[in-house]
Amino acid sequence: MYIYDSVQKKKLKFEPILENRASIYVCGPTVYDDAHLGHARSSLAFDLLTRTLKAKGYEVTMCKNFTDIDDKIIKKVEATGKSMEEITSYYIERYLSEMSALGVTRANIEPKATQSLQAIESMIKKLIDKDIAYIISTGDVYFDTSKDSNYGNISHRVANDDDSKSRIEHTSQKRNPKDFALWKACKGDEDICFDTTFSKGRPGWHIECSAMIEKHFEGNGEYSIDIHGGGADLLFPHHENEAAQSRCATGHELSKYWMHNGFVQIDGEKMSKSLGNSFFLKDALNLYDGEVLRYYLNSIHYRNDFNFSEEELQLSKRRLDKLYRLKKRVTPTKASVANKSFKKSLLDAMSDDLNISIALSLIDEFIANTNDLLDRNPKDKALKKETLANIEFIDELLGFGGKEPFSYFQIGVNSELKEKIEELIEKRTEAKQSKDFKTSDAIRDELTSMGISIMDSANGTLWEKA
RNA sequence: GGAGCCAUCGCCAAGUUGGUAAGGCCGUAGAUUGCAAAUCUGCUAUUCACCAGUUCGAGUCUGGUUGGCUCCUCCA
Repeated sequence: MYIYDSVQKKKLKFEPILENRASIYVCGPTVYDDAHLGHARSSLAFDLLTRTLKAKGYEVTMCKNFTDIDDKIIKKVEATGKSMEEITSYYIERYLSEMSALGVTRANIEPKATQSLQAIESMIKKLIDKDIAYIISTGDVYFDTSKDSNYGNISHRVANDDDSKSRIEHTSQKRNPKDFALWKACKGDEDICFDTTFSKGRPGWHIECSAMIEKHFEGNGEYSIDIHGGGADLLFPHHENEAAQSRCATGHELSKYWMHNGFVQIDGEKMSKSLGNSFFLKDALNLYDGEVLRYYLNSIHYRNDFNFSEEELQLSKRRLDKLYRLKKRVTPTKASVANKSFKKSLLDAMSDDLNISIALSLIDEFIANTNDLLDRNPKDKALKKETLANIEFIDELLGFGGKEPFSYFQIGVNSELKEKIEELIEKRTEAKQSKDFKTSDAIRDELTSMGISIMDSANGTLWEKA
């Protein structure tokens, strides 16, 4: 298994800190709003990583957090009058159900910031005791970046970086411009805050991830976890700061490997809430099947930026359709054992830093080859059984192809419409048998206008929703 | 102002350590079909933004130019 490490900027052989195990931490969402396609992409990318590692025999522990204390959440509390708990639990539930619609495997550990306050407090205390963190008059606690000689190693930002043009806040009491808040003291009585030995307040954004990792992973004394993941925009300052805090508090490095996924773009620009060009996942799931979205969003390499377009999504669906058409051809049958060399080549592709393009091209090849063989020998039972097993392996590794094939092509068709379609097809078959092609073609046109395409096969007429 | 990423067929997109351009969509010719659809087969980049260099040999390395994106503010 090779993965691209965004700190060393090259592909590295994956050698976990504990044999045959992989510990992964991925930065999850701040739960103050609905998830957009960017969240989906990140989830999907690391889901692919998890599935690949599992298929290769690693015991994977995946941790994904929920940031449930944050300025934006507090603003939402003020704006809606709802409690923080009400807001965050609503969005957490939505997030989980939308990700599940995309076929994302649930993380083993899903910690929330509000449940990790003890770990956060003790880590901050450790840093204060070591004089690496300092308290200013307001009660805010800052991390002194000058105390960490390795600060900048993650993002490769040098210490004498020109900060004059940057938009880092220049608080007078900060020792260095790059120092960041570990703890934000509350300002008024009505603020949402938690009591600690240093001040009443709430944690900064970066510390929670570090604290959660220390809380949930043991590491090996050299690193806490194997892989730390997240969106490319988190590399700096978030991951740089996480690494610094953990390094200084624990005396060892946070993560052995760092992986970052590319963005989802709309018209060549990053999708983000501040730009107002977000495509919310709930809207996308209203228009398209989760599996189709998954296939599309995972169809290019996770590190590349992804330019989202609905036309491309439709084209992508056609590619997935082919897999399901093949599955239709081998249904019903019982799966035997997946073809060894097919399995190996798929795994090899994914083992190379999740080379999904190669994996998908192997699948296309498999589909064409199998269709060809079935054309020549439609009754090859062994082939059908193996084909189904291969498709099951694809589903296990890549997370698509697992549906019952007939229902896949009938998504969005209610039973009433279905009855009508089948009635029309029956009439058409009768007309065809009496060679009344005028009538049969008219019925086919009617079905086409309903968005239904039909295909005559040896086993009768099959239909699909376009 | 600083830091970084990217640029491959009409479109999407692979391309470890340099060795002579995967795959998909679209298009097209054919097989099959009453005609279609589905399926299969063939064809579809002497060329990898541009310029120069290193090399027997570069999409792959080096330098420069142009264009696009991202980070330095919350962000997946």
